[in-house]
Amino acid sequence: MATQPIKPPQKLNAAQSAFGELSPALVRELETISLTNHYPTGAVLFSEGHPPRGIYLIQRGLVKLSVCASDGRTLILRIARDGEALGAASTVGSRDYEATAEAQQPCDITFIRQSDVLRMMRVHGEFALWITQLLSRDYNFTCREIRTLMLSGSATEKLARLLVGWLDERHVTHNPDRMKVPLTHEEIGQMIGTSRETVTRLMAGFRKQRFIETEGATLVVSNRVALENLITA
Amino acid sequence: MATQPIKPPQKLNAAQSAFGELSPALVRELETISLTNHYPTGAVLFSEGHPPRGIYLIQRGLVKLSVCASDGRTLILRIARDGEALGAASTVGSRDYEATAEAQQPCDITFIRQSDVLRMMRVHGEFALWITQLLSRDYNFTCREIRTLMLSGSATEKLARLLVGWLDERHVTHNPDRMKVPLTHEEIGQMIGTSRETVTRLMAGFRKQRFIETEGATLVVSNRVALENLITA
DNA sequence: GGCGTCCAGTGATTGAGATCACACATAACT
DNA sequence: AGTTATGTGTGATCTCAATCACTGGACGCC
Repeated sequence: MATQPIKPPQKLNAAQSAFGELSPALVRELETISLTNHYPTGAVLFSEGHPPRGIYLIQRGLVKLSVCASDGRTLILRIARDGEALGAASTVGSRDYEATAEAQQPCDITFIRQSDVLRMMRVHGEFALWITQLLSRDYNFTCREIRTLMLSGSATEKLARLLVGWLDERHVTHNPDRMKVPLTHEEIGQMIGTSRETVTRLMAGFRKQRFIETEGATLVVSNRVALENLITA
Repeated sequence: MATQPIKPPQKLNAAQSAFGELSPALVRELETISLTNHYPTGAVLFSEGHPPRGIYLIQRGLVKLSVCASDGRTLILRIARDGEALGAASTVGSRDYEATAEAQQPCDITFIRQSDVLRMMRVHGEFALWITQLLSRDYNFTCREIRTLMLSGSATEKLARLLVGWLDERHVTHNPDRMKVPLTHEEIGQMIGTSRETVTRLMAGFRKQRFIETEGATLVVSNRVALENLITA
């Protein structure tokens, strides 16, 4: 909402961060073909198996990327955050979206149509390189994900990995060992490929061993080292 | 081998297929900075965790992509074939290689140094787009892989998926249901995340149920439909 | 030939985690 | 208040696949 009418520069900054350190001329051109929108929690940007419409750049908020099994079970690939590009692989390769993207929080997202993406890439090597670097980040995250998921023997290890990973990401906040976890046990289970009950049990175990504490929706990791020792066991 | 001395166009074709449908001028420039080599079975192109040197384009042969757990266990991400680019994500994003690439057969591989890749991408949008499309293929394959691995409940289902997937790829050959499987049970286990013994037992089970037959190193799928019914169970 | 090494096959045992079946806590709506 | 959802906490049971511990076959090599 425009509750601060004296701040158009703010908006400009946001737009600039959308396109990183690209040259000003290119940024201006991109602004004419891109469209920034607000999405409420739960809004679906695109769905698994649908033909690609374009690329989505997250300006603000968290977006859940998931795939569905035929039996209804769900696997959450990862939670993407601001600065990431979604749907790049499908858009560039003209392949159906491989995952479903759903706003996990209220989000600001910039959209660029497929035809524009391809045209701009062909014309501006700089833009093409930029897109490719975003895609490469995405790719690397996904590979990490697989390693974490597949190469951890026990569910305990997977959960420990997930929690420690979260700490590393969010250490931006004030206290390094506190974090808000906006996910249900069900969703955590979908991230590490276990059942909801197992997550509950593991969390209870961690709490009993004084590795973590919960204060409402806030998770406090009181013994990070112990969690790290569970990894690679 | 040059057993057919009257066919230099053949060699030219090979070089062209290396760079797809790129414009002739661009292909010529790429040829001056690329280096095509032969690798024997078992040769390692690059290793997980090493800094990126450049991009590898498979001209001929199969390359195994795998990641290693700290405890020594191995997960085979996939077997890449001709026409695929390896190390693109790491090269473009300047991130360590996420996997180890090893020749599964004698291979012909074209290499382009990282600095050249980045320079060419910046200058030629066409080249950048081409690289990105290769990366996008890679990305999509990898996503499929995760789905297959994680969203299949039983090991039986995963193996069935793998076998059917192989049939779809290799239907290029004469008989649609026959294929040479150049992998040991151990390796198959590493592909679907199960132990060697389980693979042996499952194969035995399939054979007992007359879903498949083995003639030496050749696998004959005698009842493809039955295998497909195991999927999504 | 004999000898190592790699690979496939099979049984017996075991355990981690899925699944089912609940009770209980919030929060949210009206 | 009450009344649905939606999420959490736990016990009892059962199943699939890992693991251990072998045997036997195939190939190469000295």
